[in-house]
Amino acid sequence: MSTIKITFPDNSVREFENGVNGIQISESISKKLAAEALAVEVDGEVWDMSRPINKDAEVKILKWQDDGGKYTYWHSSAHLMAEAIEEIFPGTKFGIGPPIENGFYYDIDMGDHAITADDLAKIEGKMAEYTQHDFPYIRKELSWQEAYDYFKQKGDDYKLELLEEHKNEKISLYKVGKFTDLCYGPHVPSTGRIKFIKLLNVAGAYWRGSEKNKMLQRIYGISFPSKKELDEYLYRVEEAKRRDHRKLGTELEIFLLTPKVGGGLPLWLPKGTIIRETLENFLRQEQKKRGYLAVVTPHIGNLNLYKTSGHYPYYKDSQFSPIKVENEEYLLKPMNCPHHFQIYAAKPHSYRDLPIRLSEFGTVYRYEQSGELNGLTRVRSFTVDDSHMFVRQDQLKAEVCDVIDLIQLVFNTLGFKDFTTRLSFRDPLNKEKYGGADELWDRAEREILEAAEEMKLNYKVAIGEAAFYGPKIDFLVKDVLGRTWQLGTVQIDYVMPERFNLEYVGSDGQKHRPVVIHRAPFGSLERFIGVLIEHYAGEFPLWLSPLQVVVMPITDAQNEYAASVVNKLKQAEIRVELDTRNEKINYKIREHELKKVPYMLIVGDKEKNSNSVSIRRHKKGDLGSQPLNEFIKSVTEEIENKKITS
RNA sequence: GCUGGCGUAGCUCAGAGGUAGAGCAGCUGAUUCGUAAUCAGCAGGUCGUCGGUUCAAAUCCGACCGCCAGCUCCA
Repeated sequence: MSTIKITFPDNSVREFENGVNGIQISESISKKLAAEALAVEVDGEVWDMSRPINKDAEVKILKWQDDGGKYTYWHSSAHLMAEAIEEIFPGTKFGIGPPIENGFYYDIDMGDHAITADDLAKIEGKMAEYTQHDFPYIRKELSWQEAYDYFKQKGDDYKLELLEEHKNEKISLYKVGKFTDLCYGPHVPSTGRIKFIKLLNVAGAYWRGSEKNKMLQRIYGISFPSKKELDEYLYRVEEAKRRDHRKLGTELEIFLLTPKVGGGLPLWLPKGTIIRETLENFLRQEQKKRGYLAVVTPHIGNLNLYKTSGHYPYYKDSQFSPIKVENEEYLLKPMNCPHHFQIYAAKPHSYRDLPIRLSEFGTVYRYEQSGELNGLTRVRSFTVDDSHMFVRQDQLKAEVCDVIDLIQLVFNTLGFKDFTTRLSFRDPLNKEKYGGADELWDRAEREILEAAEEMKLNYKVAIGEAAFYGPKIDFLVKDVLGRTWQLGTVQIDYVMPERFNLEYVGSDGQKHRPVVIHRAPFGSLERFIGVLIEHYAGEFPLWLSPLQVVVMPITDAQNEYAASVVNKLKQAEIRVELDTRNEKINYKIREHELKKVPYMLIVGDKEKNSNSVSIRRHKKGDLGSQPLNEFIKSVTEEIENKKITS
């Protein structure tokens, strides 16, 4: 028997008999490892523990802690679920059942039967039963024809369709208990590895993700090796629900969505408007420092503008229908750029004037499918903190760096420490998709990369993700649900200046084409604030909080003093309310704690007689008494510094 | 847009063929109180909308509207 060399992650090398498998390797290392091992990575590919290795290879034993281990675990869980479904609902046709970022799903076709919560409980119960039996996952390799015959007699049409794409290949099947599935693998050694299972929900999903195909039922689930991990996961799901901006936004009276106005058309309530305006003013100030010029443009524009830009009719389906006025057609503006281009084009520009940075909090309107609307994060009317900067090619990199710096400032100020960026470049194999000259693109992509390096961005490059008019940088933030939101964006544009015939006169006296940078640090105020609400769980930092201080007298003997405190706070431009309701102090405290008011000032006779206030900080409790002037000073400082905590 | 689930008072929910109920919020009164709910009374609803079945519908059936989950989409 020949031997093979196995290299481990620590670069140690050991010899094993040819045909050794992951189980034997892990057993040779330690019993504990063998018990925890879920799969084995062989030369970068994840394999079953039982699959023989026939050549020298780099091997890593995968446990739950490894992504490949989790992936395998959830993949096997999906199969276990399919087995349970087949047992309970014979005749079910199976689509695909892959692992996902958090758990797994299986797409199934049960004809007319719609899965109910009871069904889920039954399936979950059956799965738990199977884990007790500790069925092994057995891999079989068949010829294409054998596999085809098997699924043909079983009537699994979807599997047959999948097989069509793998003609002339060896087909691998996995058998667990009585259920046999078409599958690349890999799987964990046996069902006993899967300990704690929770089936989460059912939703429709098109077969192979195409609207043209039949809709199948998709069952989502998750599984863990320990109860603790399952409980933690379920807790996180609950926490995400608690932070949901749609719930908090309504409770805290930030915004209102009502069918009487229309889906995806949020109304900003007084408290939400304070947050919005505070954010806007913050950005306006920063932009003034950086030489931006504010402009204001109307909410509609002549349809021809969007024909010139090339967006219409290409994006016709995601715009509101045109409005006919006299002999012209107008569009609710889906973006601000064409308006801004007209401002630039209205007079000649010298190379000395560039860059010109036009900025506007511009509200745009896009038609989103009704099923896509979601709170503030997906709406039909939203306000972009837009700017279009017209620059010379030689100014591009410095300008991009300045924009990145601004976006970083915005994110850091708001406490988004963990954001990543995506540099979207064109696909060099598919150049005809993009406008603009080759050398401009090459240069722009190089300069974006240099700018990203210079600004120390945590970035990854996405080839083929560029807009048709130029490469871009997107800023991505993860919310508590683990969803990634694209907030800020910087886009380089060579196409629009051409289409709108934008120019400047260079030092050579000739006309030149400027480059346009589109950028928005918040992206949209709606989405940004939606994410902020969840990020802070509604507990905004003081500078953003709609209500900063509530003053509450213990009895009405202090009403007059309390009113004078409120007055002084108002003069210091602190957002304050007076609560003289005839209620016990505990009642008032509870109420304002629930409304997440940052500071509560309690004034009784002691405070009245010493011109002081007793301070209670939201979630922190009683901070003791302080002279009023000192309180005003420290609060003002907290607001001015935009402090994130306390 | 598609599939499924859900729509009862401002909010959270109970009622599952016999004619609508609780807690909180609101209003009125009493209480004047020191760091997360004082007590009492009052008021509040064509049970999402429209149609059908029935002696009788919040309850059963159908259509529509809205919300939620996911799919598809997102310049």
